[in-house]
Amino acid sequence: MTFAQIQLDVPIEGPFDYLVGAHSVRRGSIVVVPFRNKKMVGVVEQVSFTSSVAAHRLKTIETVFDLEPLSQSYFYLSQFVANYYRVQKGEALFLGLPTAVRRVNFIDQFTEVVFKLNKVGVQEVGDNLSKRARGKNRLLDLFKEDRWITLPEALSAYSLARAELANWEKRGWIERRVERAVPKHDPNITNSDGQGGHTEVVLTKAQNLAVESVIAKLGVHQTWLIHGVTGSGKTEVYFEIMAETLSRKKQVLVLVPEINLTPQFEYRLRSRFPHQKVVTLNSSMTDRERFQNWQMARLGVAPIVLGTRLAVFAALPKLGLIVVDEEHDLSYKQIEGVRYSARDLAICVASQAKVPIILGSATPSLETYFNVVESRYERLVLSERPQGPLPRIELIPVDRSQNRGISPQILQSIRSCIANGEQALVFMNRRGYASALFCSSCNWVAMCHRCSAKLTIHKHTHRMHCHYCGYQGKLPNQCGACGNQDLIGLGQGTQRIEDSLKAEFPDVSILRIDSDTTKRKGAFMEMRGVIEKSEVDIIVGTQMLAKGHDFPNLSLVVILGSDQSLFSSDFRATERLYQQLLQVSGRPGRGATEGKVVLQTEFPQHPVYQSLIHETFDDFAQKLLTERKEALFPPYCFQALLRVAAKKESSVWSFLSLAQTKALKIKIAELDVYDAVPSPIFKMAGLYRGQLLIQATSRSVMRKFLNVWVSEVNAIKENGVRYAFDIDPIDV
DNA sequence: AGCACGCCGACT
DNA sequence: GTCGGCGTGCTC
Repeated sequence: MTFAQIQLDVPIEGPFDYLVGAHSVRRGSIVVVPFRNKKMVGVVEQVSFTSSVAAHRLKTIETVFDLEPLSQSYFYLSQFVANYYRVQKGEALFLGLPTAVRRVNFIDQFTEVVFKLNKVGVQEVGDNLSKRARGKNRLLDLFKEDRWITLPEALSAYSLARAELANWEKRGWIERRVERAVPKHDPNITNSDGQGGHTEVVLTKAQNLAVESVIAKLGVHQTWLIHGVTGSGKTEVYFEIMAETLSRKKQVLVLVPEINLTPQFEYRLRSRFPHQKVVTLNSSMTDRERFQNWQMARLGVAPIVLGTRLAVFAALPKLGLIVVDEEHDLSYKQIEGVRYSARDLAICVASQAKVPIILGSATPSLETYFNVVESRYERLVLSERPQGPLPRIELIPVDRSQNRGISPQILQSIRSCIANGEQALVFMNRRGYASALFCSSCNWVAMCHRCSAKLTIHKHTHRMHCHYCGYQGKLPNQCGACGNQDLIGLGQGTQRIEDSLKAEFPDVSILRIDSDTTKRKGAFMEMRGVIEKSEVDIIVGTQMLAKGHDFPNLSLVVILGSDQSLFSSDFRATERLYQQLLQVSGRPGRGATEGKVVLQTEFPQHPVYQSLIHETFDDFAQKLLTERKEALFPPYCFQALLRVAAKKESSVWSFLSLAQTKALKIKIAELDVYDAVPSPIFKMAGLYRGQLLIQATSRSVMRKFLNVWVSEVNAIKENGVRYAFDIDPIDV
């Protein structure tokens, strides 16, 4: 008797034993099994000849997917995720699988219509074809092979096959059938879908040094930080190292943070490597596309795999190099479900595969910077900027009463920028029109009913939006408390900035780019094109524009509303603000024009702004590290957060207080258990949320603690409570 | 997690 | 009488 130990995507401890039956399975096979009263997809973890479960309780595997089994390195990564992020092994195993594979009806997703001539057809088609109709005759020849022909096959024989087949079908000469088959990948595929050839670029001395350093150690694991100021040509360095890796017949995994940046990076990659298959993995593609690309990545068919954080799970069999671009970017951290950091997992993958990993950034995260200081990572600095020095940020002081809009001095700068035929970019890190609707007589503020958050005013559509739960409602014309009709929109949003700029510059074309205007698929790409073609003069946008985009005609960047980050309770707020401002300051003056960056602030003396102007990144990072060391914050400690949510507020607190009591009983030195506190947005989408922070001086202390605590928390019985552990949280 | 089972309150 | 609330327990 053969048994299979199978992991399922459930948050309870697996594996579950099944009878193999007449199937042929091995470790890594993906199967469908009955579980409780429904069917589920499972991953075979082990095949054995004994089972500890009583025979009468065992069920039998229903189907086995026609798929190559998951690799050993995929199992390794899943095990790491389960251990480190404290989730069940089954959940971790399914985390990296494309949705197509997680469906019980897997095979039904791969249907193909196939055609065959019937007996009548075999005679009739030939008789009815003129010899001069070459295409149709090629099609007929194909059908004489007496097998089922797919539409793509028919089309490659004759480009108008679609119409001709319809014609044959109408006359009753042909049969059609729907065939189900998982697409197979030829391991020898060579695909040249690149556009244009690679134009030689001359590297700077620093670039060359970086390339040579990494290439010299291509066969060993090492984490490199390529710390290059914006515009110093980090990408060229990646490309040279990739070229060498590819020439050794190894695969390269490239991670990028934002979906918006993927197409741009993909284009550059394809142009640089026109004869290498570049495969992308991101969440915006269709299930089928993602499945096929995942297959090409994990079967070693695609030499280059480019993707967002989920691509880290692709388990490339011939991995030779990993590149994590913009490693400081927060979108590498998954903030729902299993809260993993793709950057950290990428390092885990690289170390397991014994290959180098390159983290690239102009503004490295403090964690990475610290690892450089501690000599765990090696830093390669690119400080030269071919197009001249980075523009200095100019502070424009305003007092509180003036800080309602854009200062006259900045308006003047915009005016002269446009007069020169150049573009201006205005950053405002808040979308909508105003951040709150306020009653001037009773101080009432419009709040979301489901969240403890103010509603944002979207004046153009006459609506109020909750940016946390997505609630939308009509804009009231009177106060919800006292009936007063004098309601004021407080605070600035991108829409309001757009409006005041329109009033100030009536004849100028203004484009607003935020998640409201780019919701439609492809909208962002179109807008980027419009900017590149200089069809707009002023661009108003949120931070989504700050990253990696090169606009050649952009000469002025205006930063508004950054002051609100200065007094955040989040200890990482200043690090982020500094990073964002430095990223933004790299935007203008990328083409021929010289760049200028102005920042409107009520607090020009604030240390963050002063550092930005008078110090280097290293000065700032060192200073931050000192502060963090004194306060014992990351990277000088390791954090774990227990996040709890429930409909009943009291459930949140009783769960957390039990969890805290249990934590305090675990006597482990060098570990701090904090008090339960409400989450920054206490109520969200109708759920009350609270959290409990644990801090440890080392990873091993944290690991020992969690080994005990997690199972104790899992044993807490409190109805209606959802909870999750967030290891290395980025928002505490 | 889901989902069935089961035990008490307000309706045709 | 029964529809449905959510507490409890189980999944190979």
